[in-house]
Amino acid sequence: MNKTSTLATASGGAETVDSDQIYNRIFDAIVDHNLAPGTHLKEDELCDIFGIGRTRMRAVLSRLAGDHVVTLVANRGAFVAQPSVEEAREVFRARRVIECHLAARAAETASDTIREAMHAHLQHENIARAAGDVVQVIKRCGKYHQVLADQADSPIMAHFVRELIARSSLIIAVYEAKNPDEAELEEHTRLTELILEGKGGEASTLMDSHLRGIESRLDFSSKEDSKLDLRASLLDG
Amino acid sequence: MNKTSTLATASGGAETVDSDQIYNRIFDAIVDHNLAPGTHLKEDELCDIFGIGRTRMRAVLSRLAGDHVVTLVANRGAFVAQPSVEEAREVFRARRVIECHLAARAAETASDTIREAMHAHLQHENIARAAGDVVQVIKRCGKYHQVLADQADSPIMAHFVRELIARSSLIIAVYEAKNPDEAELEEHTRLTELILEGKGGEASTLMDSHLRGIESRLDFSSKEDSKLDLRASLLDG
DNA sequence: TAAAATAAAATCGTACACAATATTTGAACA
DNA sequence: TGTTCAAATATTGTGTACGATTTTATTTTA
Repeated sequence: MNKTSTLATASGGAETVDSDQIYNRIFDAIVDHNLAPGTHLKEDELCDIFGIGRTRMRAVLSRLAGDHVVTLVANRGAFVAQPSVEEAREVFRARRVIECHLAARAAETASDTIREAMHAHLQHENIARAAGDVVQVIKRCGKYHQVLADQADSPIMAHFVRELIARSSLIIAVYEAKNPDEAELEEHTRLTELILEGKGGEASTLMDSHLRGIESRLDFSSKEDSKLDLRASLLDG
Repeated sequence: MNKTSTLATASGGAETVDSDQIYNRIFDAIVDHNLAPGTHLKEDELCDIFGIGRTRMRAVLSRLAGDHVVTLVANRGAFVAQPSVEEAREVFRARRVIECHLAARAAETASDTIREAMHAHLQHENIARAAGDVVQVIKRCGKYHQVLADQADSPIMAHFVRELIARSSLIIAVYEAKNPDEAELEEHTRLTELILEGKGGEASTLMDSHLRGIESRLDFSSKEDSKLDLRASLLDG
């Protein structure tokens, strides 16, 4: 029963709540853009939602802060991170270094396991696309990079990539100017082919340009602060 | 006064104790081999030593666990990590990818700032060597990699490297078979030259072989477990 | 004596109380 | 109306208490 606690729920039964689950819920909510950058994550509020004490919620928030998806401000609490422009560039630089290597490495291996995992994911992407669910398509495109990283048999670097992808998601939430076009989404298919054909060098090159493409869609022309965003939002609404 | 608390000390005055300082103390103690892998870090004991409550000490230990230098075991507490063989290979693989890139990048920049930082550190290494302080020499050689990473103007990757170096230190504590020879220590000097001469490719290559050299000094021929180490220690003593 | 069962001590997991700090409210005043 | 200050409220920071679990010590039993 470690990391869990029991409590009575509305459904009447006793239920165990796992800290890891709560961590993942919040992490996913941030990555999936269900929690906007800058959102104040109040401890009491979250405790009510998940039915745990402040001690454990605090541990979860610290862990999220360690992932750099949450920022802890002294005496003010936890906020969904708002990456700076410098941080954004750095994140993509790191992604290029690590993910290009992992793409090449995956190509060197090119096992059946990889083939299966990649095809399964691409199918997943295509289902969402066929259904015309734009939000799901974008979510799953983000996940492609994680699936690829997980297949490169380098858990430590895959873990780094996980954090970098999450931070990228925040960067996109803050700075994205335009949606990806059809061609960019096709790159995942092409990249998968190269990897499965064992063409490591080409896969690495494509990964590099793919990541640069994502970065180039961002608009860093600072609108000063989120204050202007607020004004824009209010005028539009 | 955030993250700090006041308490009366033996010296009579009130003193502020910073959580970050405590974190760094323990981190450094582990990296410097003052705390052996597997050591049980008991909360109460540490609380007494540093004069803080269990809540804050727990947060520090969680942070160290996030760095993978400490392992948290449910209901048993925190232990200095004992990297597995697979983890060891993974750590060095990741180091090669990231540090080779950073070496090349530092060479591309090759600014005066870099020149100064690197020379200052090498001098530091040499002072220890001249004094015949073997322990200090090895510590400072470990630090060379951090100094280099910090000069490559990529804070995120430098942060990754910091964790990887710390884990390497634990790996060395567990698996090192023989001390580095003079030639290996000289590689830092050579690497510095290549970087300052702007020879990124060569610097990257040397970094790769340098890291492979360190890894090759390790002995992974598993002596089953630390039980045998214990027996050996007791028979020797 | 050795193994098993039991009791005692040590240690961790979590909630909570209270202190410290930040934010909001609202009254007083120009 | 707008500004300043103070009280009230909200929120985070940290120590501590108590229950749960593990480890160690002791006793029992074959």
